[in-house]
Amino acid sequence: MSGSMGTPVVVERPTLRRGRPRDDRLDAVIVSAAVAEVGAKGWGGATIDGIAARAGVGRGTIYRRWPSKTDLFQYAATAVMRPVEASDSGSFVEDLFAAVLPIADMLTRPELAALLPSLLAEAANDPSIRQTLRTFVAQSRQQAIEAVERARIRGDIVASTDAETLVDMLAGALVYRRLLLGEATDAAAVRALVRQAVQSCATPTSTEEDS
Amino acid sequence: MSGSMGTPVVVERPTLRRGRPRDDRLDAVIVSAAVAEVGAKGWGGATIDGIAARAGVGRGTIYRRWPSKTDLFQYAATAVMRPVEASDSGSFVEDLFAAVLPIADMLTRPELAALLPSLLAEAANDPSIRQTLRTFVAQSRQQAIEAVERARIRGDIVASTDAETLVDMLAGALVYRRLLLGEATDAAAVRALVRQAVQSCATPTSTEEDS
Amino acid sequence: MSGSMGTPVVVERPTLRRGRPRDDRLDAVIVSAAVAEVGAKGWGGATIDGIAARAGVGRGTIYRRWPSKTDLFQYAATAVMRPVEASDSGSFVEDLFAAVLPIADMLTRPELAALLPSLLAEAANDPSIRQTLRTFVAQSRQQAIEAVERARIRGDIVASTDAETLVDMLAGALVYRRLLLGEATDAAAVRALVRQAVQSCATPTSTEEDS
Amino acid sequence: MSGSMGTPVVVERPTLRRGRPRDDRLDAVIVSAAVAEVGAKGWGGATIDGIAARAGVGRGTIYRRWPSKTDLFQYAATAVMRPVEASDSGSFVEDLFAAVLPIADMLTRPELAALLPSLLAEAANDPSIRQTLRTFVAQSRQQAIEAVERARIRGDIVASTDAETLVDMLAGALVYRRLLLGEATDAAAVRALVRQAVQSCATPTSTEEDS
DNA sequence: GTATAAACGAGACGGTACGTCGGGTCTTCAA
DNA sequence: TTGAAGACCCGACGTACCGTCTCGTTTATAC
Repeated sequence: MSGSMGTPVVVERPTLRRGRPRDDRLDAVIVSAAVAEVGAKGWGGATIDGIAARAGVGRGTIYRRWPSKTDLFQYAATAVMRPVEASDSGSFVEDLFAAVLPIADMLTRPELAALLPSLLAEAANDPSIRQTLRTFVAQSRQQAIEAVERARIRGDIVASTDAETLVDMLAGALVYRRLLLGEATDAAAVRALVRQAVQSCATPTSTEEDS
Repeated sequence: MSGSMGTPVVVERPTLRRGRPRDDRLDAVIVSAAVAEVGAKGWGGATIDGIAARAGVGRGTIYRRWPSKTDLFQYAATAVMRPVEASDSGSFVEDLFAAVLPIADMLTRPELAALLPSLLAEAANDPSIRQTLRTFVAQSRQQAIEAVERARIRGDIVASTDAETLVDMLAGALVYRRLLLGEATDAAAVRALVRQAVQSCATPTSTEEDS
Repeated sequence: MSGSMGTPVVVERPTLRRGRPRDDRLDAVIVSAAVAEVGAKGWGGATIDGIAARAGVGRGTIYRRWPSKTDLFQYAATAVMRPVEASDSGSFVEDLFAAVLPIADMLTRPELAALLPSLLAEAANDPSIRQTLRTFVAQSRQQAIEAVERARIRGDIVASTDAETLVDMLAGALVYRRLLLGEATDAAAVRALVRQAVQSCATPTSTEEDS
Repeated sequence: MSGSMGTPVVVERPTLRRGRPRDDRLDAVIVSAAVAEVGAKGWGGATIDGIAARAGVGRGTIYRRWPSKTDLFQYAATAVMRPVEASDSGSFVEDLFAAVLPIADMLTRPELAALLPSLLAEAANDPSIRQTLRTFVAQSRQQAIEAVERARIRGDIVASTDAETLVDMLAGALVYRRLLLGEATDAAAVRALVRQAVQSCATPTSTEEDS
């Protein structure tokens, strides 16, 4: 049911190869076909046959790479999720913005936007997918939380601020708009969101200094 | 693929009834069996046979009411979503709390928590389910937004506050925790969340008055 | 699975009746609808709903009279099978003709021609239907056999004649033509058949006397 | 509803084969499982699942070969019907015996004896099955008719003999005993039957020569 | 008359088989 | 050995039918 996340190809193979070599370009072709198929029909509606046809590939070629539909799904989701990189510019608002913007970007990119609902649904019942998702989310969330913590240490925000709550509100607003309202949030809107959020923890003197 | 949401029974029937009347109690029995089955196995893993067995009912009895698995799902989801009632206590924090708490409650109740991920996944590809979901979300959201607007009119919060953003952050934090982090938010945590959120729009004099 | 053959209505009812009396005309209506339905679609293809619709009757009205589809079938078959009456004219050929002609008639009448194949098929697996069929066939066959035996006693035919074989050939030819060749045999052809058959047992002097 | 009778596999396939070839041994396994199932429960009582289980095969493997239960039935019936080979020994009685015995054999073999009633019932409503059956019967019948005609040309039998009638009586007796009386006719009984039948057309001189 | 009780048309109900389709495995040929 | 094709086993889907069970309505007889 699972697969080792992060490894490009799930099934390990020996370096010494005999016979026809595997065509590595097919990996990407299959994954993007899978993403397209799932985007069009949902993971439930998507079929391996459909993905294979879309990729111009035989069913066996898919199963040779991923043991099951779920594994392919999991791998495809992993492929489109890229971890948020740490940003430490010294400016609280900028750091927070830098941590949150990639989330908004991912939610806007059509591949992940197409996969995310199915990914969440599968995660609810598949521990492996859940683990993958949780790990990724925790990493991204941690970047933002640390930015908040640094700001608190610097005294840029009030000490009573709960970093986790602040981050959950920011990331949550993006997810909520995407999943529940069906709306994307562009960079400008993200900036507005961050600005309003930081007011909840701004020190009296800091409220006017940043734009 | 769909059916008219909100109607108790999807298939419309004439008021003049001939023959044995449909046993309306079975509707609830089937829906709760469906919710239980989906909770246990996910919507993908749930089977009509399993639901029928759980409900002590024949498969035909289910298909007589809902033309397909998807329709039953849609109806079951609707059945567990209860609209948020307006609250106008005069206290901004209380009104906001009253508007947000039901969302947290729903996300905590096991039935909806089990259905929601699948519901979102289906909504992504089924316009009818999407419409149903959007309508419900918009209603709940509107209650909270209006509470914020009333507060602004009363001068309880700064005029520059964007009500939608505030509400999205609150609701979003709950959804984010539930779906992405897998955490429930209890009443106390909701209160803490609201308290921190209102600081982002508090007037200078209001920051100390409530604890 | 069975029912008491020969009784017009299978389920016995007390003479003292209260409530609305059963409408006896419906028996015939239903049976003829059943015959029509079976003729059109075969017993396997026929449905109780179809018969009920054809008869302008509710399904319960049928099941009140016959406990199952098989019982209705069995009853309908019985209704169209009328026993061959004995004939003892003193002429061997005439008696044989009188015994065989009704068989040809039945095989020609559309009702039985429609039911017979299904009847045989059901008889193969339903002991009750088999019993009904065998009894009727044995009775008809016995009439012909006795005509042959009387002729032997009178010395009209050679003593070595096997009556059963002779009768089986006659009746068999009719059945074979009907079931296997799809041909009906009219009265003239029956007469020709009998004439050829009696030659197999004719005494040397008897061959020319009958026309 | 039909398929081309006589072809081993109903669905035609191209000579250029790609992919895993169909396992031709399964055809026979399935057919014999079907015959066994039908023999045990009748065609109406037999189920595809039962046949599949008996054959140790998936349902799809059956449907890949025959589009419907009826088609499998038709094919199975064809498979057990083997045409009668011509016999021209010079002896009228022997030729006739040789032509009729295979019919008795088929009616005795349990496979066909089990299938025949259902086959006749289906033939009544399915033109394709009817055609198949009629063709086979006509072939067998023709062998016997030609034997009679040869005898007439040789002068072994009286010129007035109607070959068709004679054959219908012989074959009919066998069918009648099997279907209506439920009795098998063994080789000795067939010989007795033929002997009695030929007396109906024997020339005066020939009556004593054969025993 | 009026009450009783069964028959009737209609259709819901629990089952079960049908025929379809998809998942995941295995087996052929060609590259 | 890879890859395309497709057969294979399994099992769920949605349909249709069987035989049973209510409903509301009609229609006889009993009181």
